Amino acid sequence: MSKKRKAGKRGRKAFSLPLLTVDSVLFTYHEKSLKVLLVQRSSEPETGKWGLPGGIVDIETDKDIESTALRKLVEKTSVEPPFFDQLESIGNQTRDPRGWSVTVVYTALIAHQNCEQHVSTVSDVQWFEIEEALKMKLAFDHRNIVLSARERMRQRALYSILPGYALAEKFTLSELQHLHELLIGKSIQKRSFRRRIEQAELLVDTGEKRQEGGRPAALYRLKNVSMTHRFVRNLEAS
Amino acid sequence: MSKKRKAGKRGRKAFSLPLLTVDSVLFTYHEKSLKVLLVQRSSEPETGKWGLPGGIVDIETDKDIESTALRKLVEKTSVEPPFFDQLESIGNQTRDPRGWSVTVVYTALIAHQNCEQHVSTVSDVQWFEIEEALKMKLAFDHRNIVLSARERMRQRALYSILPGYALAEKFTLSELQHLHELLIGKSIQKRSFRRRIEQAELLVDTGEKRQEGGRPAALYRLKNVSMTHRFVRNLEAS
DNA sequence: CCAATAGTGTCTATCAGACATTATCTA
DNA sequence: TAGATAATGTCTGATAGACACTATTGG
Repeated sequence: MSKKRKAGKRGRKAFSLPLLTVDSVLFTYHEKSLKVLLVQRSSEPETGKWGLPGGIVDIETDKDIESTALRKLVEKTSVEPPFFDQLESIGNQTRDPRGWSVTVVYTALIAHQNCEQHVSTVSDVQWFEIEEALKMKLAFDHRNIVLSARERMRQRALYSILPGYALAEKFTLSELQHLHELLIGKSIQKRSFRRRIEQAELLVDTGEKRQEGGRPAALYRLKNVSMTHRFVRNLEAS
Repeated sequence: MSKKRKAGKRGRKAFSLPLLTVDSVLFTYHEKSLKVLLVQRSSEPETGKWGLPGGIVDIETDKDIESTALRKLVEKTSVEPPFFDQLESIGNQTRDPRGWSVTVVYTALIAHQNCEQHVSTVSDVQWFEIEEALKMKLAFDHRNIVLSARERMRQRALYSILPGYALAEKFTLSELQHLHELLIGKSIQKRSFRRRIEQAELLVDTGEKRQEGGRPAALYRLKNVSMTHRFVRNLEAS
């Protein structure tokens, strides 16, 4: 049971510790497609490959792992995402060529326009359409991480309107529905989608309209409850 | 961006690394109550306090963090739980007096009888009724972790029969329902509970009966699909 | 007028809640 | 017989699916 750890005040030396990193899967919706933010690695290992924004926890300056992940994300986009939460942690001997390493992964959502100004000015940070990203040879096990994050978002699209945080502050119901359809992977009945949102009172009608080829669409804003609301009954998965 | 990390082959020295531990919240159902396994700490820090079974990742022998958590759990109970999955990770400067530390937390379920033989022989490992455990002064931030794990199980009780893994191999529907009621915190309509389980074909009727004061109850066994099945419609939360 | 997009009316099917009723055991 | 626990019958209400319909814009 207590075989090794004798260590006093700072027993770090008794054990060889794994490398600890954080990674974030930041999604957005833009031009009718779901995109994920990737960063081209400039340092060892896996130099040159595209991977998730993240990095090593700095215990001198970071107060917790969430701060680390946010800090790394802000370095790449210059803004804090309105939605950000922990997905999973992956730790093993083989995922990093440097040896045993653990990464704590976060999922985040942001409006495309809210970080495009910064992203578009640098060449090593870029949005990729999700299917395209999954076809790439990503660094480390980042492809699997993106898959997990998408699956989590897919589930959420079935029982919440959390994906709305990937849209601009004001958005149309058609935009929100299409994003859900992308995540779920099938079309949704317009009536069902709108009915449940209206009944749960999750959105605020801004009164404004936006036109795009047909009848102008009402613009809505997320209420704060949208972050936590779960419908009792899900949309059908398949 | 890439300010520090210069490190070569084994760049561990460039950064001061946080302590990495795992902890498990193991639940069971026994004598009509929900119990959690706690361990009395025999080593520094927090010696003497009760806390979650867990420990430091040993990168020499563990192939991944899940193995570490399972290994630690088996050390305390001598058996592997039939359900085991990751809950969350917590990492900050203040949770451990030794300094910056990260713990990867798992939730597990096991039948009480399947580990009672070992648990009852040692004095530093013990089942506590959950409410009682939450009133205790647990080590580190373990009380908060138990709260998170319970909340996760509560959600699962609403949309699955996963809690069934905390029961013996053969169990009655009344037992399963009562466990769900403990998790959800309110009573469930018997008809609703049974109907949905029957329709989804999640259980196997063993043909055996068990009697306890009234009409004998049929004994069921979990099908493997019970691990992953999610009802489209949840039970009502409140 | 037509094309395109937004939004509504309304019927049906499913399934959880509620609660009464029947079934099977012991004492 | 009564008491206890298990199991079922059946009605109601809520809500998602399906799909036709109306509404509002531009050309």
